[in-house]
Amino acid sequence: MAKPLPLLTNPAPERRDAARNREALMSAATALVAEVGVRGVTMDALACRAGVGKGTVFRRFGSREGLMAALLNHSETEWQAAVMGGPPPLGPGAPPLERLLAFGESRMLLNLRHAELIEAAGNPGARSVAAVSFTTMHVRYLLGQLRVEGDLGYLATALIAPLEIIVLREQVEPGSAPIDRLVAGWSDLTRRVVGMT
Amino acid sequence: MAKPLPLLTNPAPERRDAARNREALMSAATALVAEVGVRGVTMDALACRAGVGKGTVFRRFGSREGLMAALLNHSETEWQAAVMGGPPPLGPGAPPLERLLAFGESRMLLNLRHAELIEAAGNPGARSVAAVSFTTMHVRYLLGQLRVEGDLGYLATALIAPLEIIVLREQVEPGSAPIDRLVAGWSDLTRRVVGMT
DNA sequence: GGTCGAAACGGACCACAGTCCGCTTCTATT
DNA sequence: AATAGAAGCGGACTGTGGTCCGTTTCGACC
Repeated sequence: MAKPLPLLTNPAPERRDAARNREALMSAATALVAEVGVRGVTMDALACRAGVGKGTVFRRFGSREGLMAALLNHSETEWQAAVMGGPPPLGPGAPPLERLLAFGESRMLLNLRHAELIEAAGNPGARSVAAVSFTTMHVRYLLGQLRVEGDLGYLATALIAPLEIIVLREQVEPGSAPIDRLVAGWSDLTRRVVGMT
Repeated sequence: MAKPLPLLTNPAPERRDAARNREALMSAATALVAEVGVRGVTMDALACRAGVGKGTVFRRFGSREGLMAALLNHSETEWQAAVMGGPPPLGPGAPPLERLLAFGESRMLLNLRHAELIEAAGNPGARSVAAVSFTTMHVRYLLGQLRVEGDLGYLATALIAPLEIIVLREQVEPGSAPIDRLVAGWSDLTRRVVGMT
């Protein structure tokens, strides 16, 4: 009973050396990606660049995929902030259908921009939990605002699916650059699902 | 002019030893997958099991992903035959909407069944070219039969997207087994896109 | 049958992701 | 301030994907 209550001792205060290394690793990783591209980043090089041992890198990120997920997480968070609190039509304030269409275009461009990183981050890990559920929840919410009836969870997933890079790639690669066509196509799809104009 | 016409000497007769090794590799690979699972198959083990050198394995398949793609290709071909010439409603003979709905369910189950293999095969390589374009063409054709108007290529891709494993996984894993719900959801989605009951 | 060029073979070799475990550094307790 | 125990560290080590290149095998043409 001499210990302070568990609730007061926060889960993990994080030691000072650990914090220093974390920061060194993140900035080194960012720099490396900028220099040699996502594919060229090796865990050995990262450890060396950050001035830490390889074991430390794996302690932090668990795996190469975990590292990529951590890098993704940063810009993903910014984007989520823009959706939740940024200016309309992406952020709140615009009519739901406008917000939804803005969401689709924005997400599509974001995924195209981060294509390499997303693929290197793989399926499992921290990414899916955070990113996928957020986008699904948001679209589901907008569908509700639009008084759409049916399995909103499924419809939300179905609308987001064609925005994933794995799907976008096959459309972008061969036919040069019909991004306008993709935006228009998604808009049409969404209107059909929503049920009018 | 002494040579036989090029059209008669087919592009690549394939040497006998090469053919023998190809067969040995394919059956060894199938056996290994059955024994230790997709993840447990290593290229070294495969080479050893088939009684060839490692270089031969890579000559055949190019990479681990290529090997998985080759394994996938087999069942994929069977499935395509069922779609093109099997019994209705998946095969020809049923009304277009019924065929389309049967297609969705069948494709969904196929992707779930081959989940491990598909993921191990990765994005690039022979798989996308064959599988993706076939499914897209087929759906596009059915949409045309249904007199749907708009960018049929995009709509086809959008309908197929939620059937990909990368999307299915997030729906199947957490909520146990609502496969019926997925089938119903896709059916609803399709009816909305097509434009009527 | 003998010869020649090309295709195929195979195992030594390399690079990189990921593990292991002894050592160091921190924080809490007295 | 000293100490004990835990958290963190780091680099040697392992397993596997993938490459390289000298050797073998094939098939076509004399």
